[in-house]
Amino acid sequence: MNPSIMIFKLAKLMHVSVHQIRYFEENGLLPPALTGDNQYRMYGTDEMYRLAHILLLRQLDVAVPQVKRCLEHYIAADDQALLKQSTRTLEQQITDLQVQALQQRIGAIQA
DNA sequence: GTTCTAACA
DNA sequence: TGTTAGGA
Repeated sequence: MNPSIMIFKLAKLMHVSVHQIRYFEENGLLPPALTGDNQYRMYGTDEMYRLAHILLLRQLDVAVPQVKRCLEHYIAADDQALLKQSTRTLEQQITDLQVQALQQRIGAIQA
C-alpha cells in the first residue's frame, strides 16, 4: 500500500548507480518490495532504509557477504563490532600512509 | 526518458 | 564497478 518507487529514483535518492542496486539484489542484500509483470522492480520505505544500512556498512569497508550476514539477523552489536574492526583497518591505513609519506620525504632529501 | 537482461572491459 | 548492447 505504501507508494513504491522505481529503481532509477531510488538510485538518485540514495546517490548510487542503478547497477549497484541490482548488484545488491544479485547478492541477496536488497530484494525489491515487488516485481511487476513487466519485470520492473518497485521499492518502498523498507528498502530505502535497508539500502541506507547497506551503504553505511559498505562505506565502512565491510565486505558484501558480511553485510548480508549482518542484515539477516540484525543485531546492534554486529554493527558495533564491524565499526570497531573498520576503525582498526582505517587506523592501520593512516599509519601506512604516514610511513609512506615519511619515506618519500627521506627519499627527496637524499636525491 | 526509463526499464530490462546479459556480457564485457 | 562502469559501460554497452538491443529490445520493450
